[in-house]
Amino acid sequence: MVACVLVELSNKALDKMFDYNVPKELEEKVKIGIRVKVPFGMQKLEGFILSFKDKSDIELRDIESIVDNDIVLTDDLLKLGKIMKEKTYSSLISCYQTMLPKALKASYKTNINIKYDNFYKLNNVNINLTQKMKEVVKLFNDKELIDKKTISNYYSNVKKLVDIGLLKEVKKEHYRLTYDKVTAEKHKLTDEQEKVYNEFISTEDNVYLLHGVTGSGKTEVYMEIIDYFLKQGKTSIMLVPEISLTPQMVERFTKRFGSVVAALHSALSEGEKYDEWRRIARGEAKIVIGARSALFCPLKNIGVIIIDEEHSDSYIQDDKNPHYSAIDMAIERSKIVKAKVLLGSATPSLESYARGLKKVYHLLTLKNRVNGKTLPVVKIIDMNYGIRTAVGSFSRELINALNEKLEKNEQVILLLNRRGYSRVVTCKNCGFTYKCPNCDIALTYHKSTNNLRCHYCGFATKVDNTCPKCHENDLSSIGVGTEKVEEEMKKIFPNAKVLRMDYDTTTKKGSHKKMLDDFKEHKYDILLGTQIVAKGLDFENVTLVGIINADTSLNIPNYRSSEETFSLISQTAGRCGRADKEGVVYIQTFNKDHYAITYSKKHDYVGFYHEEMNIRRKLKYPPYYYILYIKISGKDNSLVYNESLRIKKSFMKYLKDEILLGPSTAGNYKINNIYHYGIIIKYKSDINIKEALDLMNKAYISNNKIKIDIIFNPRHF
DNA sequence: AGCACGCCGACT
DNA sequence: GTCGGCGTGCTC
Repeated sequence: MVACVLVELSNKALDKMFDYNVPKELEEKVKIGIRVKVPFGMQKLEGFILSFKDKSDIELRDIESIVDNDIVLTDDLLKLGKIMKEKTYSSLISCYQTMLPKALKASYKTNINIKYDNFYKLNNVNINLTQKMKEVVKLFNDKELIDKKTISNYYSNVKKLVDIGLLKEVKKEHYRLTYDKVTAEKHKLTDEQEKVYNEFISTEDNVYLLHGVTGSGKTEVYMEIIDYFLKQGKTSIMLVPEISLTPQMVERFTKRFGSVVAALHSALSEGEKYDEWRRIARGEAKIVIGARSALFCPLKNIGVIIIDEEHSDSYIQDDKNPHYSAIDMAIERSKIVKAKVLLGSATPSLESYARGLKKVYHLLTLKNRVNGKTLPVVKIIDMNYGIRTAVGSFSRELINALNEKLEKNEQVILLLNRRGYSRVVTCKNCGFTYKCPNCDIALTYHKSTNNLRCHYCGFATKVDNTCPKCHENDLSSIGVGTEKVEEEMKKIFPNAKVLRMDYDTTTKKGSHKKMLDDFKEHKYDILLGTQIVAKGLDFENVTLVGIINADTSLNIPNYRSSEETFSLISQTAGRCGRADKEGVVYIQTFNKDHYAITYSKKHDYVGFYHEEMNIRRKLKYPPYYYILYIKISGKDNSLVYNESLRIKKSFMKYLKDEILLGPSTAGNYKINNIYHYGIIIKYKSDINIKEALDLMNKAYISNNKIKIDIIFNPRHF
């Protein structure tokens, strides 16, 4: 018996099968999808068995051992990995590796322990039982196993019961996480929700897009659909953008569905993730909620894959190989297992909505908020005038509105739009700016640690007030951070309790949830934060939302900036006026006539969609054209540049109507002493592209001076 | 990714 | 003469 093994080394030249002999004693245990330890040259490696054959022409070495007994990659995941490799031009092993939690990877050196608890099972014995012993027997009426603590409440000497043979000790795996029991009341859908629900379950399409305004109760519809599948004996996966940012969502699901819910998110420890993973693999969990990677959980018998806030960037793995879209992969997985996909958003990506209109996706719509609540009034403050009377970052109008709400004891959310923004230290005298010696980009000032840090490589350096170039004491930080706005607020609203929430304050495990709970309990009046506060939070007492700088996201150098701005404003505005009290939104902007601003004022997604589509068509951007980004990198700057030119030339031969841009350095071209160049190809059909890509891959497969990344439809450059 | 093999420069 | 630099190539 010979096993074909894919070893866990991420190297394109190694992305093929190696054959191993299966020793007699392992023949019973080996299965496809299992991980094994094999000798490989001088080293020992882990790998996956992907197939078997009878014999081999060359002399083989033996599989050394089996790593774990549970099948780690199920049949459909093995198939999905192959599709992922084809679609992303990544190595097969990197695709399989992204499907597994870190704790299961060979490189993860810390041991993850499986925890056991003592449980007891009832035995039949022919002895006279005391009254107290009979009470213990009664406990087993409806249960097979009972834990030690429960028994000892009735009979303190549990060991004696084991000695006389009445009880048998059983070790049972104890999971690190437990969930509350179901406490769900009957949920009543509105007529509009009911219609969407019925249309979803009674039609036979593959992909559905639910466009529902904020507060229209999309989550309620998801839960009914999941319940429907649960009753059919089918399971569900629900992806959310950043699950640790939406603890309320997980809470609602566990309250309704109880212990069949498994949550996979970044706030879990590796041990906790490992436990959840095994619960899923064993079929104990039927509903999986998680971030992007939860798509690859080993759930069997899937009925539906739901992707909430489908426009979110977090569904795209942009920073490392394989560069995949969880939406594309969800559709692929659904085709393999014959499940449905449901995408949901108040502001769908243009790509998805265009497919909805073309009936590639089945479009479903929720136009109204539940209980007839209206969307909040949006007021636009023109900062071209407002700046004259503003105090720091706050216009007069916003200050007045804030004071009014604080007097009424209502709550406020303030969004500081910080994308593409940083606190850069510049000399007012000579213009000197601190830059990273490794990455050649501006360093960002962090007040809490009083140092400058590089956001790319983590380089940090002390800062003092004297300019290292002209020696004047005139360094100042430019740009606004949450810390600075918080300081301003202390002066303008000395009595308000302000909760600051950004990446720096929420990295500690569980701190995010605690902050949101505190805000919900009104321990704070104002929640001030970055993009984090725009995500699906649900607070009844929030009646004012302020967007301090709506323009920042408009100014980022990306064709999606208008879409992102519209989406951000709409999502943030959706955070207020969710209960009885009416909500109002203040948007401070220098671009009051920009269509992303004016359409969001009107809550008009469809209007924005059509206007933005016109621009995309004219400028040949998605969804009219696909984008392929080829990143060429290496340590030798001129070599990387010359190879980039050569690659560009080789592509030109294959292209006709396609557009070829670059090679460009895209700004931050030196990161950690490695130089990067990018080539962008805009195309309508991938037939021509594929041949050129394959040729390029072959040419560079064993070139370790040049690294090539192929990224389809990137969101960031 | 590691590790060996191999072909060149500078040193006790 | 040998030690060691890292460029190249292989691992069932």
